[in-house]
Amino acid sequence: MELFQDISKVPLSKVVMLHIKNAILSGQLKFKDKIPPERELAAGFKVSRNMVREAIRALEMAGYLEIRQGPKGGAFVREFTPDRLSDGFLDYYIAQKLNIKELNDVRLHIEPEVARLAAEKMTSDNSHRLQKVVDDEYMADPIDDRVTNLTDFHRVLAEVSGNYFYEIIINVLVSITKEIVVAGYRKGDAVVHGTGQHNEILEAVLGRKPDRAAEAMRDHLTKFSQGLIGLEKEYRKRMNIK
Amino acid sequence: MELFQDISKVPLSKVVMLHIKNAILSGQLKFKDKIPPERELAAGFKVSRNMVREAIRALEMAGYLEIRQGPKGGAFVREFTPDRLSDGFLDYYIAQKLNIKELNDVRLHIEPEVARLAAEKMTSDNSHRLQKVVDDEYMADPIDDRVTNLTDFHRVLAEVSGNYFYEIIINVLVSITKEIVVAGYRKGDAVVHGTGQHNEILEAVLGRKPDRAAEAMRDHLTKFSQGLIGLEKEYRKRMNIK
DNA sequence: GTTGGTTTAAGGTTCAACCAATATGATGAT
DNA sequence: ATCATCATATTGGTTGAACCTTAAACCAAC
Repeated sequence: MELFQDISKVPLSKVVMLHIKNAILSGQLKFKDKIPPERELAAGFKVSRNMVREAIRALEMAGYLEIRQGPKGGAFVREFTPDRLSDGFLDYYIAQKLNIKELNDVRLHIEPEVARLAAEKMTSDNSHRLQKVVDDEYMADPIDDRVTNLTDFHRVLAEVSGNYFYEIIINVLVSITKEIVVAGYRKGDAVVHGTGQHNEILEAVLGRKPDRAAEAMRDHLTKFSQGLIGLEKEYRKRMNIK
Repeated sequence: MELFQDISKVPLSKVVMLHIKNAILSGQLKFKDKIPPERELAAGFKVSRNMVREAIRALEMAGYLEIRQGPKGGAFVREFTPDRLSDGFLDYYIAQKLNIKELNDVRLHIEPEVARLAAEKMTSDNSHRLQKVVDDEYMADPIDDRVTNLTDFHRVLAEVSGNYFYEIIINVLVSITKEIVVAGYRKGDAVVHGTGQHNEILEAVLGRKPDRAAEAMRDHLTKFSQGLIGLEKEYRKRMNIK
């Protein structure tokens, strides 16, 4: 008989989680808003504090909430930022479901388009930001910050392109690249690419030359993609050893 | 003094979570493997069962684990599939950080390239699968299954392209599209696009004609992207009402 | 040999207590 | 008056123990 079927048991913590997440996605709870204290939520939902905590923890680990202790503490809604989805992809990379060749191919197809869009949409407002990022390339010393500075150019470019999806994708690609570069670095090594290599792209974008911007980006990527493949080998080796 | 600083309190449940996740990503735990029972883990890590549960719950909600109750039950490692990252993106869409215009633009840039790659890599092995997907378009009736069938073509094409990153991205794009189409559907409506619209692409891909495949995909997308913009308006309207 | 109970190994949920961090206001010394 | 210090209240962090629920496996009765 088909009747009386599939009373799927959804765990209470998941129900609570979905309620809270829904409040966030629907805009009832906004950035920086505080959700009620755990004890209150538990009372409200008529579940134990443990269930509430499991729900909140899951949302925290997924990046939706930020938790602070003490009075005036609690769980606060985090901002939606284009980099929040990068960690999931990074996990796929670490688990060897993705390799640098694939990522390079995708970057080579997408980033010239992003550069083109950026050149089309460039405004004087944005130009200062982009210029500043390139200027800052020369600063910053710990390898970590150094690479962040270099990758910021790509991020800001995606932002200027005006397409948030591209912004997310570029963040994903760039964050994996960063992981490889930073983890593969040994003191004294030359960093993957030096300063100044974004100059041509910058010029084309600021000059509102879409085709030239795309072409310059293609050149830039082609130039240092080769080095990444070597770094990946080093990276995988170390990961396996440890 | 800088020494003795930043004992950033990492919650125990997070520590446990990272341990388990690490075991998965590093391959110590593989697909279908079972992690030890909660009580055992608690004893092993010397933490309370609650902390273990928070860790496991978070991993379950993020898609890494599947939990079954009863003897022979427990938490099992889930397969890495290209669709697991789609939910995060969908949340961004629901939260109105992404709109259909942006997604259309990205699809129009990426999918022709995917079709091109598929045409290049096509083997007789894959051809059967792709052919079958197109044949099945005519079947399936609840709107939900129907749309799934139509979107499967795009998924399989991405699979054939041989680039897992594209597979993920296509899954993301297609799953958001599906959400809009299914949620926007009213009985009697014509489905966004009928059957047979993939035929030209299929032909070009099977015939190993990369350029023609890309072109056919571009046509296809252009044709029904307009309809999606209308559906999105409907979708947002309903979401706001509720 | 099918039905229906019993056992048992998991996860699911609750409760109550206590620890830890921190904002704020009270206290008290200068 | 001012500033350091301490007490207190609020909120999350953690523990432990108990009990419920699910479902596989075995067993007994028919």
